Amino acid sequence: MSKVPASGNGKFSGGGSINAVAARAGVSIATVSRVVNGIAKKASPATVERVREAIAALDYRPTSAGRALRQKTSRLVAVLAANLANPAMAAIAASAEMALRDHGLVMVLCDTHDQPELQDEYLREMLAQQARAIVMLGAVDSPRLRELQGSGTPLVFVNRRNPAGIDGPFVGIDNLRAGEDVARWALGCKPAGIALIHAPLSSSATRDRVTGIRNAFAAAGAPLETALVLSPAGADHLHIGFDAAKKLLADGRQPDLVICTSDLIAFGAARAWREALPQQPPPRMIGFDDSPMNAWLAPTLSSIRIPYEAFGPAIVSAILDPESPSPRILTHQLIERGGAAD
Amino acid sequence: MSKVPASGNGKFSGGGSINAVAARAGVSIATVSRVVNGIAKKASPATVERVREAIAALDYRPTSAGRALRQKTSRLVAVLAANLANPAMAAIAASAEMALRDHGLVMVLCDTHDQPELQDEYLREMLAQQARAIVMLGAVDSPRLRELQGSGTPLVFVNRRNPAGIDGPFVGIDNLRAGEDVARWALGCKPAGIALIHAPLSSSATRDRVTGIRNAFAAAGAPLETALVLSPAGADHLHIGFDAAKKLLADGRQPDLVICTSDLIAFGAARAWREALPQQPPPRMIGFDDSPMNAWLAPTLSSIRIPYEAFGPAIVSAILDPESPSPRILTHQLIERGGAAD
DNA sequence: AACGTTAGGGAAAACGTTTTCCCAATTCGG
DNA sequence: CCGAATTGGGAAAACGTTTTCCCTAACGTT
Repeated sequence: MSKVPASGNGKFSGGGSINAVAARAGVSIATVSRVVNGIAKKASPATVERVREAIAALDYRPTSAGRALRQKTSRLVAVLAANLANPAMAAIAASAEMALRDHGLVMVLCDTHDQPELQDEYLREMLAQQARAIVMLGAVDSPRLRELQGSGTPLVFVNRRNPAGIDGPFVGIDNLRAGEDVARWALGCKPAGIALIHAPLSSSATRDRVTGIRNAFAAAGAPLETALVLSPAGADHLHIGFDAAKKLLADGRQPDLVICTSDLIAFGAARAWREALPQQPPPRMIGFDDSPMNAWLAPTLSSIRIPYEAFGPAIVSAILDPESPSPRILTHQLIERGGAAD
Repeated sequence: MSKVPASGNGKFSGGGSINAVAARAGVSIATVSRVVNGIAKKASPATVERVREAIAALDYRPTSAGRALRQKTSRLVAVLAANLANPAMAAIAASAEMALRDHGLVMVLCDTHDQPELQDEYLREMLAQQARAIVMLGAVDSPRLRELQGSGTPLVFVNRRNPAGIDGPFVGIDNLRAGEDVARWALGCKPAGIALIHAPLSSSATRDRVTGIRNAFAAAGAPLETALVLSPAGADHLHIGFDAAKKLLADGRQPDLVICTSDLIAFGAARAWREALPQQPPPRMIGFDDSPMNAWLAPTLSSIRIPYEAFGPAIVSAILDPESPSPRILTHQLIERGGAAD
């Protein structure tokens, strides 16, 4: 049964450790490869067993460069995040990582800092790496992103839809509905004055949230003050919130409820309030994302919770079988916190 | 001058896009490779120019699989972080990423969740990827980590020293001194009662911090209550702090100053206090790390600031020239916040 | 004029896989 | 019992680089 392959060719274990495995199992490297890749119907159970044993004994794992070269695609999946300092993004990334790992894929996480040039640089590099797919966790418009459409590489947009016109697969919550939910909740609080602080409308997430909020206010015939300070481009949401709130206060407006289109904006606004009026309780606030830290650090901030844990599987499904009908629009939940307490 | 190479061999631009570049520039692929890699003294200025032009025109970038295969090492640098949800770790990772990029390296960020098995799994994968180096951003002891010593792959420990005995290059602050600084500051506050909440001593960072604190208290002849609740292994620092503070309160102890060995612990403790005694102001607190969010979200928490931005360059230097005397022990700074205010 | 040196650059091997093609042996259908 | 189909598995090509080895031409030195 165990017909040892030629192997008399002199150098049987040359270089590639797959050779060592093949030699030990008494088979050809082709067979080892097939066993590793689970190509059924090409090896008898006995052979598979011998190869498995050899693999285990030699602690063999195929070198990725070899496979990538041959298959013209690697097991790397690039995740380009707009801002890793945002705990919500970090949470999504963590979820994606686990889900990818479960499918034998490796996440490469990059921080584009919301800058088109940096994003392009990473896109380039990831193409050179023959990434299996690219996940844009908060994309910004950039030349290379547009080129990427149509190239074979699967492209998934998370949180923000494709900033270039053509839209690809999207994973995220229904921001329009979330906006409406927030607005309804705010109106339900019967506040004396409501202000809205939002980020630049360049991202679809912010745009949809704002639209949802406006729609609901319009439907209720309620007034809504908007504060948008044009912070320097690429500014942090923390600073956007801070600057906007400062302006609000400088204008003498004192809403008792503030809607922010992201938690980070709310944090910034809260700080502005704290610094301007240390003794007075800050207005009630609500944000979006409900980053995992909120429960610990922001006990008075209500928020729209996005289901982090669900992002990973959704992203993987979007990559692996783009046609699958599995849900990519995840359901959010309004988390109400800290009535008027401390 | 422009002696076109053979090229009459039929298929001049077969496959590798380097072939296309070579064809366009009228040189061999060897020359293209040399130009790309900046091998001086091997191509005339004119040739270099032609090749450059071709590269630009064709938007060529060498496929990493090819290089990795040939060179037996990739441009990937693995960063294995213990917990990405910790904004301080995320900040260090971001800093590392930028520094690596500046040197043509690509960061692969993984979250080990402080679990030895997961850490080993990633180590394995990264070896298969022929990572240029491995950065342990909070390592935990694991079998494969030990094996890795001595394998050629450079290994750098950040924040926590090598949990296995043999210690390799380390980047981080002087935790012993930081602990002493914190203790001295605490004593300087002249509080009525001081409590210490710390994480399990399995990490060198925590160990050193606690030792520093104890040393300083002993030197001052001051008493120090310690609260360590054995939270489930692998528990989040948030929960460790929460549980410990709960226990402290349950025991009827009410220190007016609490030292925590990490900010996350402090967040957890603060929550416990808030929930137990909503009307009463919480004790003064000090932590370690001063995650970037603190300035926004924890205006009353003093902390030891670690210089995130400095980590990236230090890590890169540790990888690229291990012998260089550039500083790997970075200087921390005590940030005092929110006297007894709000 | 002869000779060593150097600069410029090409041909080809090597890297570790996967996959196509092929072949031998066995099983199956009649 | 013969031909057809199937199963198990090997040989070798291909993937895109880098790098070694080699060669030629030009140059400088006596």
